[in-house]
Amino acid sequence: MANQEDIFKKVISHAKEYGYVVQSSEIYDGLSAVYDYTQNGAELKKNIKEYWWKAMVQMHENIVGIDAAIFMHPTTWKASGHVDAFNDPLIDNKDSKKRYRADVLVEDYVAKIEAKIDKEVKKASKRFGESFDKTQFLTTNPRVLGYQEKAQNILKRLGRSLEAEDLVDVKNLIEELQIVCPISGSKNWTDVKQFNLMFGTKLGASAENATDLYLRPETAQGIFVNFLNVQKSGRLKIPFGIAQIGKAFRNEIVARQFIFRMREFEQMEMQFFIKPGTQIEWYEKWKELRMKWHLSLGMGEENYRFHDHEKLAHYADAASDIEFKFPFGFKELEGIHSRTDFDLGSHEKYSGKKLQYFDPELNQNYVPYVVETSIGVDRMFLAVLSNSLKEEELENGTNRTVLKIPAVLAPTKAAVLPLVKKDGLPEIAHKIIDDLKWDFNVIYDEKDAVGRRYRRQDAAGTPFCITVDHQTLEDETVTIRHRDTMEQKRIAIGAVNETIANEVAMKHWLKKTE
RNA sequence: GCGAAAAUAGCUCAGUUGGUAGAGCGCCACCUUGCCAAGGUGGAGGUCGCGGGUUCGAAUCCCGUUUUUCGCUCCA
Repeated sequence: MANQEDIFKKVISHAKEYGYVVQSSEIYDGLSAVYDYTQNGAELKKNIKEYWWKAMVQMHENIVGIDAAIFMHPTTWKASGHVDAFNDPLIDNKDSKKRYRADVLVEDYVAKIEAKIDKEVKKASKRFGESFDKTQFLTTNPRVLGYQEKAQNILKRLGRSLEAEDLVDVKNLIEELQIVCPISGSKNWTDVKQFNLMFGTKLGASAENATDLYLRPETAQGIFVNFLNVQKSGRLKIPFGIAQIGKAFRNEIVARQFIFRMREFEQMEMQFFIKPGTQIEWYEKWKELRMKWHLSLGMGEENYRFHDHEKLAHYADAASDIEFKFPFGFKELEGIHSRTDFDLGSHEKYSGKKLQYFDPELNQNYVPYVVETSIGVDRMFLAVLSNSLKEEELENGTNRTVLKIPAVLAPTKAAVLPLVKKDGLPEIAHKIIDDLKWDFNVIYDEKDAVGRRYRRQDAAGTPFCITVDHQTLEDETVTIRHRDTMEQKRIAIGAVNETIANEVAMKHWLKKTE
């Protein structure tokens, strides 16, 4: 475990040293759980997004992409369930240091009362045998009636207090009921605190006319509210998908582990609209397709696994994560969720607008079901970066640090190096760059011995080094060196562009996803 | 949010009982070499995370604070 911790630390410092990721506002001591992508990181991130977009939008006739605003109408978040689900009243037990949802504690207490009722029913049923009338027992037995009344009163009061955001009363309720911590058994509670996981802001410059808004906590709703716009204008027929890449914001209580859990993050999502009843079929299909996409990058099959959810979110009837083996263990990288008609149905209710599809085959209208694939760009970035960083011991006993980023995603595709900075070699190198720069990010380097320059490019993740030497002057050939194998081949200058393209073009990688 | 550990140059770190900072690598210039790092000379770069306090004197001791990592917790 200590070893894994070390690896993670190395990834973080390598990311900083080689221009990938730094802490945001570092000169002001940084901002907790906010990071900036620097020159190489910005390129890698852009390439990841492009690789996803091409695989999802460009490769699928029936999937289109949109770019919705981060600001959305406040009612959106009532319809989506975020206003309720993202506002948790939390309470800590001071002895066990455990944190609980205050409403859940009370509900658990009520569940215990209900268990007592069940016990009474069982006892009575045993005693009376066949003549036992359960309904009558429940409505007449004084002990049971007492339990029922107590349970109802508690729930009523809890509901009222939560509605009125009277957190003091929630605490009072917990104290009056003498609820104890399941771990420590103590009643030593903190006050109930409200946590809102959504960032609030205001729309409108003048204070009195401003509207309260949230920064979106997920990008999916931008797709749902535009469902009809896109379907109609694109003349799309079910099944079809709408994809989107964009930022989302969550005020996490604990945001940690570098860029794994940030307060500002980016998602790549696709909502696939289908006929009700076909969701399991599509859910399985998308699980398979999305896994293929991951595996196409060649980062090791053993580093991925599915994790099926047993406890489902309020909108889902099936959910699974693709987990990746990060330096701190297997963690969620992507989610595939069968969201049913929850979202569209809920937006229908709140907006009063019909969000239905006329199916010509069935000759009827319905609210489509949805299967969602949702991947965190930043998590994907971390997966690529942490999986790529390798320390290798070479045959000659020296070590090299190499960032084996899949070539298709690498920020810089090639470095062009004159063997020496004289005899006209730099000029030839610059000419080669002038040709390559139209197609790839390439850089020039003439400082230090060429072996050292190779190592520098290895550490930065550049998959190819093109070296111009004295033979180039005679026959217009150069050497091309591969980052991962360190092997070199001599090729004609005219063949450089195509040689690199064969290895880095999205086309060649995306074929593996078919 | 609780608990633990940490913060000194771009990176990794050292800094002995408190006496106003060093190394390696990296970076820049020049010379030399030239196909898998670590040749020579010269140079830049740090008010030791930040703010207080104790002291003649604080990187070092005390308090607070910020940030990071780990555990718990939370997680659509």
